[in-house]
Amino acid sequence: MKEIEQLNHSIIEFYDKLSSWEHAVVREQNISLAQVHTIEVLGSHGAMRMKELADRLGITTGTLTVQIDKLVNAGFIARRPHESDRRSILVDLTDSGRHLYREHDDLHLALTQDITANLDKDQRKILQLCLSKMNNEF
Amino acid sequence: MKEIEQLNHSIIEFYDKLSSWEHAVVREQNISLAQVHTIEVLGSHGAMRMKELADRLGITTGTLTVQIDKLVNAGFIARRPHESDRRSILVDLTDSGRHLYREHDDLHLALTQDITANLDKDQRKILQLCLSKMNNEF
DNA sequence: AACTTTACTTTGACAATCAAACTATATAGC
DNA sequence: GCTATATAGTTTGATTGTCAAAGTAAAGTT
Repeated sequence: MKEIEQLNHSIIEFYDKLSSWEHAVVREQNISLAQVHTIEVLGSHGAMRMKELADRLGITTGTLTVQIDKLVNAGFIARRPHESDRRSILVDLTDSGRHLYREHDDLHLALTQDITANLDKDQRKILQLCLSKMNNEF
Repeated sequence: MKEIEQLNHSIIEFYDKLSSWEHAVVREQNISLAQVHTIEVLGSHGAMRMKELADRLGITTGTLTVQIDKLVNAGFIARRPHESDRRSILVDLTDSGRHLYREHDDLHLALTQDITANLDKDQRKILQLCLSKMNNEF
C-alpha cells in the first residue's frame, strides 16, 4: 500500500476512535453530543455570533437557534447583543457552562495523555508540529 | 501552556476540522453523515454483525436496525445469516455500496494529500508512527 | 430612498437516537 | 437434559437534531 493511503486510513481510524470515545463519554454525562460540542467550541474560542458558531459546528442557524434555546434554558449559555451590529447576537458560556467545559476538557486531556504515553519526547514534538501544520491547511 | 495541553487542543481542533469537512462533503452528496459513516466502517473492516457495527458506530442496535433498513432499501447494504450463530446477522456492502465507499474514500485521500502537503518525508513517517501507536491505545 | 444582502428566528417535515419491551437463539449451572 | 441467564436483533414510542423555506429586522449598496 502506498504510504499516503496508509496515512489516510490511520487518520480515518483515529477520527473514528475519537468519535466513539466522545459518544461514550457524553452518554455517561447528562448532555447530548451536539450540546457538548457547542460548549466545546465556545469554551475554546470564546463568545461568538450565531452565524459563526453554526458554521463551525457545520449546522444551519435554524438548528442552532433551538440548540442554544435549550442550553440557555439549562443555564450553560447566555445570549447578549452584539456591540456594533444590531442584527447579531453573541452567545457565550455562563460560569456553569465554563465549568462544564473544563470538566469535559479534562477528560480530553486524560485521553490525550493515555494515547500519547508510548511516544517519546521527539515524537510528541513532531506530532504537535504535524497537527499544527495540518490544522492550518484545512 | 504545558506541551500536553497544547497537543490535546491540537487533537481536538484536528477532530473538529475533520468533522466539519465530513459534514460539508456529505451535504453535497445525497446521503446522511450517519449513513456514510456506516458505509465507511463496513468498507474498511468488511462484513460484521449488527452488534459489532453498532459498537463501532457508538449507537444502539435499535438505531442501527432502522439505519440498515434504509441502506438495504437504497441498495448499498445486504443482510445475510451468520454461519454459526443463528441469532446473528451479517451486514455487508453490495457492489453499489462498495462503489460509494471507494468514492468517499478517494475524497478522504485527496484531503489527506492536501493537509500533509507541507510535511517532509521524515515528518510524515513519524506522523504515521504516532497515529498507529495512538490508535492502538484506544 | 429603494433594493439587496446578512443575521437570526420560527415553522413544518423528516431523520436519528435511545430506552424499554419483545422474540429467538445460545450458554451456563445444576 | 432442564432451567436460568445472557446475547443478538427488531419493534415501538418519545425525544432530539436536522434542514429548507418563510418571516423579521438590521446593515450595506446603488
